[in-house]
Amino acid sequence: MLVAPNQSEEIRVGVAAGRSVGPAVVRNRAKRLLRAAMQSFLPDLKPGWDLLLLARKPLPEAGYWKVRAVLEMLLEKAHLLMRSTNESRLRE
RNA sequence: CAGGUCGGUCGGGCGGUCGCGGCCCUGGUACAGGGUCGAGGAAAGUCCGCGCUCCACAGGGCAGGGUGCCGGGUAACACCCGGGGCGCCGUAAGGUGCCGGACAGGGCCACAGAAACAUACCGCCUCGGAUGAGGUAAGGGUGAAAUGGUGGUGUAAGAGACCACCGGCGAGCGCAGUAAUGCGCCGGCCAGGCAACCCCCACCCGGAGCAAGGCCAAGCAGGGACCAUCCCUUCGGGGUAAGGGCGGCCCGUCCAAGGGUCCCGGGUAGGCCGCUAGAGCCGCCGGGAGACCGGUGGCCCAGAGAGAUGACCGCCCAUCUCCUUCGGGAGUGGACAGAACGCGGCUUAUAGACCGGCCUGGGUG
RNA sequence: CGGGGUGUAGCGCAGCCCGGUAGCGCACGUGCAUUGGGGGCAUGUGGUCGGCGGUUCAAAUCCGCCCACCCCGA
Repeated sequence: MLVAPNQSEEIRVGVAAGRSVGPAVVRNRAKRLLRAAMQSFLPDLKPGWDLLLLARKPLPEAGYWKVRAVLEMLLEKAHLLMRSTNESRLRE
């Protein structure tokens, strides 16, 4: 994941998968997985940042929940999550 | 029941919730809502064969390439079906490989061996004192390959020289079969191998590919070379011709107007069509040994642009791993892969499941 | 999507058309020479010929099928 400030009140997320990930169908699936995982975090993110998610080779084998967990870890490391709402969601 | 073998089918199912792409409708336009459809048996490799489009109307010859037992199927094939011969594996069902021509010609056959396609090293026999000369191919030896095997007759020694049986060979005759071929008779002992080396024979193939090709819009700047004819004329005629269509060459043929061809330079990187209703799929009936063919009823089944078909939850089926008190329990959660003119094949990848035919072994009646 | 090419020693390449011996350069080992190094000379090591089948007595070479890499085409 690459992160950069964008001087606005919006969050923008890009997804990419290079040729090393696999053939076209596998690359598409990797991108869909990242988008789907990102979807669930969108309401809890701090505004004003651009994110770029890069798929690496073993990603399509991981499955949805694993990708989600790793993504959560990355977002926390970047201090982009708004704690309170996140915790409330976990309690649910 | 167990093991094997051949052929065929499927390759997750149901329900719910979020998504993605094409088309249609509505609002209305950088969007939203509704409806509907949305990967495969290999979509793959691009190894063959067709359709389609352009190149001239697809012509002739050469070169080049392909196929190669026989008959059939097909739009066509190197594919499929049925049959034949020879070899190998298997108890069997069955599997698997090969198949025009080596008296049309050329070439090659390393090493070894006397000799590799026409011969005689050792040996055997005869003549002879010996060198040697002649006869011979049974035995030895070399090799991937050296004039068939066994027994006999015969002989100086031997040999298909002759005889019996077997093996192979024959473009000889008869019968059966559409044919490959099979069976019988007869003949004579007949000289290797490689044509996935050139070649010969028969048959087939023009070249390119949807970035084919057609239409529209936008944009730009021109320059150079060659040909476009020239020559002779006794006015009948005769001679000469660049370039391109024609993506190997030749012939033949076409282009010739104020035009053609080539080179350099400049501009564009947009849209529409082609683009999916077809050698189509499913069912039934009929023909056929089968591949397949004919008839009939129903169905419409992705089509975009650097390119969409997935995720989550619950239940079920199958897989794999572990535990087991053999009842089951826990986890895992599916193989190979994925359209971009379209078809028919071949080849390659593929966890597993199901159905049917046949063979072998065991048990029971 | 279509068309074409290459694969041989650690590296770069011959050999393949026309079948029998796999060779060249660099690199590497040893020795000579030098006070020592480089260079030189001599000598040596090293290759499933991309993989699997087939033809042949015999395959890097001929014929199929796969694999990997590279190039070209509006």
